[in-house]
Amino acid sequence: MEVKPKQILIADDEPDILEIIRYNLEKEGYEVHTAKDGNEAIEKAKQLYPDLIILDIMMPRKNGVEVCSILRTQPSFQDTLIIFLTAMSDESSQIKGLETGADDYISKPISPKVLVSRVNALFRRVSTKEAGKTLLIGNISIDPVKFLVTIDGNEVVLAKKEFELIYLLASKPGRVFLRNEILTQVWGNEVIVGDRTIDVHVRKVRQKLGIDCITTVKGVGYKFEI
Amino acid sequence: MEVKPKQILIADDEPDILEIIRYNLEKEGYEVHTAKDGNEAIEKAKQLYPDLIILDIMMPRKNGVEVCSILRTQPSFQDTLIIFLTAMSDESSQIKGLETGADDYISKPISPKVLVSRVNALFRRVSTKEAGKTLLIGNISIDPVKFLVTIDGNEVVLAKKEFELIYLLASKPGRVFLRNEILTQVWGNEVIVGDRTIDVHVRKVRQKLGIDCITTVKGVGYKFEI
DNA sequence: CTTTGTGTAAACAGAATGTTAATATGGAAG
DNA sequence: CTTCCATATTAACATTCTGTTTACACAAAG
Repeated sequence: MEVKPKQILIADDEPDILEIIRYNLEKEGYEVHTAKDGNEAIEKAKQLYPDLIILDIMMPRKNGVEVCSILRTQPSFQDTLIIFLTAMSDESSQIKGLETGADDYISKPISPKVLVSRVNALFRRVSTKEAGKTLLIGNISIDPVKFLVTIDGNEVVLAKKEFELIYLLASKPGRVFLRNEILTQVWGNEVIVGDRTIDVHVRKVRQKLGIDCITTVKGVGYKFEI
Repeated sequence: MEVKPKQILIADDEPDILEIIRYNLEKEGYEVHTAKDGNEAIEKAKQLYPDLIILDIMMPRKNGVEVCSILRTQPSFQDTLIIFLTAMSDESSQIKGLETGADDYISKPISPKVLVSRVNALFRRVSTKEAGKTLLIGNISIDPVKFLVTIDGNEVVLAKKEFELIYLLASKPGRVFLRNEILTQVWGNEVIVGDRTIDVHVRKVRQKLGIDCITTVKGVGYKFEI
């Protein structure tokens, strides 16, 4: 499994800041997307499902705090990392932001060094616990290192996409993944594939695993469940 | 689960003001509806169940304060946000308005900037607390992340509309939801469905849950109650 | 005992997904 | 460079499930 670059969405109304951040993060190997106001941020977030979203607090068409609370209401963004950019160094707005569910805070003016190290730190923080580790759910193990699924000790060989699919679903057992979400996470956001592609892969996985651990939620998506 | 844009109803007798406000709020991504007097405001409110209602104080056929108190008597509008627009900057009318149950005040002449930021602030205030979280009422849990209803630990699988219905009702246990209200919240205000559609869904939910937690209030609507 | 509103069952249409087979693609082996 | 093979994708068709309506039963209110 090649390491896919982490996707970062930045929202700020100042193009200069956007470009500074983009430059520094791309240099670090991240894939960067941008939005210039709150609504665009929400729109792109739903289209990209990025790993991290950096939100300026002061933005037209919904400020950062608003965007954050809106996104946090959706299951799909419950675990997405969010950083606020703020010119206000005052405590109160920071507290408010953290209440809304931000994971970190960066004050303007931005030092590229600080930015990059904070971003790296955040990813490190989560990646240590949830990184490409073997998932163990019941009698099933899903090992991304060996690229192997094991059921009661019996190894099952999956193709790449099949594996990525089951790995995604099993990373949060029980949680429903929207079809869109699956598409961007497994297929990437620039690829356009037909409607039935997901189904076919789900079918193959179900077939190969032999057990019924992928549940369909009609009109919504799929979830992993033993 | 797509984010539905917030619905805002504006009532003012001056078409220019109506259009200024509409323009600015639509630019922010809200969905705007208008009324040109008090009675129309009430009528549209009952038809749309908007998230926010902006009322001019001085209007023909019931002024803003009257509209507000009338709406506030109904359970359905107990939690609807209401903002008054007023030319009178005198304290007394503001006090009267807040007593009547307005959530905020904006004085004319209107600055689009102030308007927008106040509206945003109001939504931010409420959206932080009422997120898409798991509802726990007695021995029942309703989890939108897993798309699952659990009774005493037993999982019950509901179809999409059924789930949305129970989630709405259970979001405010005890409170009666009018049939119209349920229609607009679950089915949307542009969809037209027959009279028995709600009943049938209620029936299916009751059947699947096995317990009697949806109470009929004849001639009014339904409520969630253990 | 009529009227009004709700409960219920069954039937239906259409949406959403499942399934299969055929085709494309891309990499590895020769 | 070609062939081969596994995987990925599409297309076409089957199937299942949901949502809605219809028709009628029932209950309560007047």
